[in-house]
Amino acid sequence: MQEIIEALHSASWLAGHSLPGDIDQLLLAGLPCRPEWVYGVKCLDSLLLSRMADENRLSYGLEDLACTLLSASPWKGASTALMATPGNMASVPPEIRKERCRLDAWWAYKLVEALWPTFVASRSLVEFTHRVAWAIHRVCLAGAVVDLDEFDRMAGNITEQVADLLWEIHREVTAHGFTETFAPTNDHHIRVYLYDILGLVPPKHTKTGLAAVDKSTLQSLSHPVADLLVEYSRWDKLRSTYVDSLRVCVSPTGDSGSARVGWLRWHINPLGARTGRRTSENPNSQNWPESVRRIVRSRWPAGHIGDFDFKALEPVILGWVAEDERFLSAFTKGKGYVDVAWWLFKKRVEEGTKEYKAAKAIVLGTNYGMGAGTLARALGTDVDVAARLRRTYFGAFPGVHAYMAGRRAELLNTGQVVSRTGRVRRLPVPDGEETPGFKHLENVAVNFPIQSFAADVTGSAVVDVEAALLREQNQTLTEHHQHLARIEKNLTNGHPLGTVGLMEYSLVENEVHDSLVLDIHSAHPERDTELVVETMQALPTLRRLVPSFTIPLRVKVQRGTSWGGQ
DNA sequence: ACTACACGCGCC
DNA sequence: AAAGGGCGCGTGTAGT
Repeated sequence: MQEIIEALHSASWLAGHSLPGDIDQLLLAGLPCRPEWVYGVKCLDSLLLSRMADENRLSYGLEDLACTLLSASPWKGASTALMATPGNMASVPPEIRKERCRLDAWWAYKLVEALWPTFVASRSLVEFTHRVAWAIHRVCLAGAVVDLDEFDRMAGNITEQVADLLWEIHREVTAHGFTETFAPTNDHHIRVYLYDILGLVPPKHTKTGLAAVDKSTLQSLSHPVADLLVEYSRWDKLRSTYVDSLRVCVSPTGDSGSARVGWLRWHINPLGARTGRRTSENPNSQNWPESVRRIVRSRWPAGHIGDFDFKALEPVILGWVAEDERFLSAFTKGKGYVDVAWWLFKKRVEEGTKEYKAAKAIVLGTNYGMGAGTLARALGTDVDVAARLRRTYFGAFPGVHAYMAGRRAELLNTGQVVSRTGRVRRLPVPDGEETPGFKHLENVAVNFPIQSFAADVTGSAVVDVEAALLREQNQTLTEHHQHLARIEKNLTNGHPLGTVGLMEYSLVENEVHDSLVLDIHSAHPERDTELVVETMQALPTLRRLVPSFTIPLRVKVQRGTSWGGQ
């Protein structure tokens, strides 16, 4: 029991992941769905099923806990026995499925009720987290429509690059006596060719004593084939990830207007990251290059995709949290990195110049705990130049420096850090500075409150923008959710886009850390764009949760016929 | 055959 | 001694 309580406590920063599938089932079945059930399911799932705090990866099932702590009788056995394959509910009769969902929700709620005081620091934070998780779930249901012609163009470009490079590599290696079919991704082939056949001297070796063929080694060889191999691996990674793997995620759903389209459902874990950021998988849409983003088009023939970015979100938050007035106003009122560059070099610089890039590298780098050595490499300067720049930076922005020292002290004194919304990241340091990996923990301690609060800013934006758009349409959240669940079900079952009864208003269709992606209906593109920007700046939910957060935010809009396009 | 890990690399 | 925060995922290698 004590162990469980400790695990719950360790995970208190999460407090809000979800089991939305159960709730969708209840909604689709038209069953009454009491908010506290939702609430209970979400709390418990966060605590039991998602990633636990760093040091405590315990995994207890909901049923185990309910039976152990509340003397519940096991209820999952009957439905589990009817599953054709583990975890697949398809073969379980609907009535049994519904009853299981109902009991999941009920016991989750009872557990939360019983355990509440032991692990929840702030009820309002948990409620906020739930609202974000639910809005994110609706983003998953919304998914995205893919322009299949654009997909083919993107795939064709990448495939062509890979084929060209492969041809060049084969020409080179066969000319120099490599007899097998050379596979550029096979480390052994690379070793044989470069070190045995060509007789190049391996600059270093791997842990197991083999000649190194990693990227930095290949680059240091300054050999044309080594360069080709580096280039090949870059394009081949793009091909395997964004052509082959992505293709199987897209389900074709017939035409939309004149376009061949497909359908992508997102799978977003509302608290997948230790910081409170969301994560995305199958596919991971958070790491798409611009060329891949272009495949996303509106679900309405004349609609637009809007990308709404918070400008310099993490620096703004750093300035606010660190109470560094000069740093803060550089990013809220001034010209951001241009202003920072002025304080570093006493010189007005243009965006894109060497000094501008240096300022940006220093701001981002120090926030991530970058040392002088790495900074020097990033800037292409000597270590002592980089070290001097760091000192100048800390001298110009004393609040930032004090903030970093403060997180180090907090880490040493409490073994955790806390964000301004009250999220906790436990970072035990039993041996103080001597704890193995302390430098890393220190970097985490500095970064967590910033990245975590940024995730709450964007989370609030998702919730608030959704609410604002629905208010404009006189839609309730429940109607909207039911509608989305129905559409998603039909699209998943392969019905054409034109037959699933799309809603006729703009909606949030993705979130990437500091930006929202909206599918903008053609009825009111300007009105909706303005509404989204205003709402992202107003951020009513987060500002109510954290009244001291009065800092203005800037939003950059890019709207076009595709994601990231014009 | 399977899992675990390290690596590289896409994004913020 | 030096160390870049947070992810997902494809690949190859090492170990079982």
